[in-house]
Amino acid sequence: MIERLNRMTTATTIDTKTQILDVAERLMAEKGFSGTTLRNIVSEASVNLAAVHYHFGSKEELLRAVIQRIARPVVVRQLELLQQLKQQSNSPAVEELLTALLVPPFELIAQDDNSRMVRWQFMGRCRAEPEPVQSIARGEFSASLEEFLDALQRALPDQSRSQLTWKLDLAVASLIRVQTEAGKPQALLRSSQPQDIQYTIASLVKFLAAGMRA
Amino acid sequence: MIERLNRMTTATTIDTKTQILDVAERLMAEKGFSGTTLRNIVSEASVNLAAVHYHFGSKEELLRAVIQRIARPVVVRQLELLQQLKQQSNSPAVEELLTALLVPPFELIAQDDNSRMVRWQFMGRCRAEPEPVQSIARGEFSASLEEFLDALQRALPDQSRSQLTWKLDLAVASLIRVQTEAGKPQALLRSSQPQDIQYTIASLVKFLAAGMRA
DNA sequence: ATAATATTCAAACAATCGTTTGACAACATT
DNA sequence: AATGTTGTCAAACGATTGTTTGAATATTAT
Repeated sequence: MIERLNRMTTATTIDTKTQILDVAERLMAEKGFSGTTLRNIVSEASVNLAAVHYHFGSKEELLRAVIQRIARPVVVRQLELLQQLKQQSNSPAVEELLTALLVPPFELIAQDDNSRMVRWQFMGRCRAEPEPVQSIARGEFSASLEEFLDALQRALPDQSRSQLTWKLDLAVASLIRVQTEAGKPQALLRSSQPQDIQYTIASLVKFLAAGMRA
Repeated sequence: MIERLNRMTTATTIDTKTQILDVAERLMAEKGFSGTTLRNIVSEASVNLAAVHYHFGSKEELLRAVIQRIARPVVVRQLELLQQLKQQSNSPAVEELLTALLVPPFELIAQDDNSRMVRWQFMGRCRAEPEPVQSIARGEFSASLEEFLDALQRALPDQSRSQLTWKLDLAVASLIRVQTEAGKPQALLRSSQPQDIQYTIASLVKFLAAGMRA
């Protein structure tokens, strides 16, 4: 089965599988899961219709693949940053924890330049979409949330576990709202330039940290 | 045209139009706009398929009717409460403003008992759905936001207009997140009982007000 | 080169979509 | 009672949906 040693045949031609993933991510970000048809995807991706079922099995499993490709590096990076904080101090401050939570999603935009805001819009949409989208997304993204909740509990021992749970949930909701609105005229984040991103993260952390302590 | 003097033929039989609106609201809350079919609606509503186009014209205009039925009383009530605050003081506090913003959506659950959480789920979904849902919902709901923004500016003169804009946007995002998660095990709002609702509003106001001032 | 595997392709599958039609029944007005 | 409006109904419209098939083509291994 060889397991794909060479992903590209040339420098410009992209894997069929990757091509499908890219287009599917963009279209589902724009028009939602049930609003995106397989024929829409294969048309813009310039691949055959049957290629979707050959590589992914079904529309739903294509969705899962798209979500996983986005979520996994984010979650890994979040846990990395959290681990770094724990090594520096056995009880990191709220601001530090929130920063470790927020930075990885925003790093997506720096590394992946051409698909810019699309990926965020997709992540935001996933949280509000009907089943099965919501369950899949929650399952892929929430791997790090439990650990952040534990760390938050140590930083804010006076607050109950259930309080911190919904506050962390609102923090993620705010993050996603900023992402989905990114680029629009009145949004907090208007460009993908590093200084804008840093300012956005700092503002968001300040806003959320105050609410967390309240 | 008579303009509907008697909405119901008996005490138990509901208007066909209302019946369609009720079922459409529930199904679109569960499965989204493009995930809900007209045949799904008319089946559960026990009305004929053609009745939808007779009463509403198209699927999209049915959606608009559903959104309007929810949004209008909420917006009216928000502006009412805001007006009351302005009469008491020429510069109401942040907490008072946020309360006036949040209370009307939560009042929906008290008056409309049988559809309970469904209406909230629908409102939350509207904000993340693809076009044309998002535009319609924004147009119907945002009528009160400009006025709240002005009042917030007076309460927090040190903050820039653009700051307050995205903070108010995050406040609404948090409200909607609480609504869509309502009833779930770890949610902030777990029941529709008055004291739970009051506690939820108070917690949310405290959380958001701190972030607003930060 | 030959065999074996991996991938692409056009075409069709049954099912379902939003919408339209025209006949029929219920109702109000004259 | 006759007329005109309003609402309901079954049936069909063409278009599109996700999925499957089997043959043709590339790619890799022997």
